[in-house]
Amino acid sequence: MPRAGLSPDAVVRLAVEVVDAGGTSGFADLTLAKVAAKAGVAAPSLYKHVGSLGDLRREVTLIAVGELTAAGTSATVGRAGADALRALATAWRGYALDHPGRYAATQIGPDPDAPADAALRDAAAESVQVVVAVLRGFGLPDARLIDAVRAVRAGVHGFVTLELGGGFRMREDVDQSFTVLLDMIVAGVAALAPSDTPQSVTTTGSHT
Amino acid sequence: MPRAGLSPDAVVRLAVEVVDAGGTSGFADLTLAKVAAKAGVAAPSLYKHVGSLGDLRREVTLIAVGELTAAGTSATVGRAGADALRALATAWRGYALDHPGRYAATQIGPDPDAPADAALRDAAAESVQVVVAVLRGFGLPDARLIDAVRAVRAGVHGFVTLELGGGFRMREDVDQSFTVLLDMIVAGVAALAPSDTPQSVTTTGSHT
DNA sequence: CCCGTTGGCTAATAGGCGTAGCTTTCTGGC
DNA sequence: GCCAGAAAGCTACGCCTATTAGCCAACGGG
Repeated sequence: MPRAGLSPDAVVRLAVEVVDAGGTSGFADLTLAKVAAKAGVAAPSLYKHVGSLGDLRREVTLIAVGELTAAGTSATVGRAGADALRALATAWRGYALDHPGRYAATQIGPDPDAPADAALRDAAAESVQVVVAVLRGFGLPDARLIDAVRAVRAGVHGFVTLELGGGFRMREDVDQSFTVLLDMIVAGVAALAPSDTPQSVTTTGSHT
Repeated sequence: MPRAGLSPDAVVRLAVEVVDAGGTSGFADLTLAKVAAKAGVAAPSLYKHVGSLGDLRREVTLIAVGELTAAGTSATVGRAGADALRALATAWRGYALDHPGRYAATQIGPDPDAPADAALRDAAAESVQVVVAVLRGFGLPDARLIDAVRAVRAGVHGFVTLELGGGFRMREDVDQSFTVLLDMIVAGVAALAPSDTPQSVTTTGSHT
């Protein structure tokens, strides 16, 4: 009969812990029963703090997207051009590898119409804006900017998704492959600039 | 009391129909109850033909991966170099857009240890071999080939995943963005070749 | 024609989400 | 200090999954 002292935020925090404990499939396996068990509470009690399992998932996604955005921004402060792009992508991948469950939560696309997803849409847009900001430093024409943003997102997200899903054998070479991918992306984005004036577009040359 | 005339294959076929009917989340929402309803049969009856829901999912994944491989191979017959690479990626994306549920099934990474996933592992490896075969035409050193394969897979898979998940606003420009991505990939792969002798590496020039 | 295999069935268990309604605890106003 | 009422637990329930057990009818080979 003593109170557990829960709150909406506390429940979400516990949900994040459950997600983290579940590895790559932690988000898919998130369940009210698990959160309740971790809180030391009966499952229906959670409804005093959370609207539904769907709401809870949304909250977790919101946190994850926010963290991903923060990781990207903090990695790119004081950098520009290819340097910033590399740092952004590396931070992105680092977050995914460090928090596979949360990163999986990130992949939930918000419903464009649902009002409940408004905050999620904003968070997602904000996250994309980090990429936009970095790519602005390349001096692309507007029509190319959106293509470049999509290419960067596709490349990094695809790589991380495949890596987390076990799509790559030979674990030891994955860092190297990511570097190559980054070189490709940097060169490709630079090539989209009109006169191709690459004052800050350098290559790592780390592979021979 | 009449028999429904089911068989393991028939059940899997129905499962694929259920997946197709569910759009992007068709695979995630695949349920024995739905398959049973479509078969006009009580849910437990399915166990006479299928080991479990997990087995059924595996079968669906196997079919989807096989179809993806087939789409890639048939799109690249008679082509080589950049031409083949573009055709492969386009076929890949086309399959995903035409069958979003099945493509989602594809994203399930087989357990490297589970014996039940052996066929899946083989199918996945075979699918990667298509990319390998196409990239061989670029004359890359062995050490670069694996990086190139990963970059191609990452770019295309990432793009398709984001597109299907609604990650791109402004639907009308998506084709254009994909073309730009392909240009980036083709150029990036070609740049990995040692002496950079790009006799077959051409650019579409479709964007200005 | 009959018997065994096979493919259906119903019943039942276990576990998930979510609702209803009760009870207890905390808190704020007097 | 007390006492209402709100807030936070609880149990019981309904409905949906998957899955197992055991029954019975239909089909096919001797």
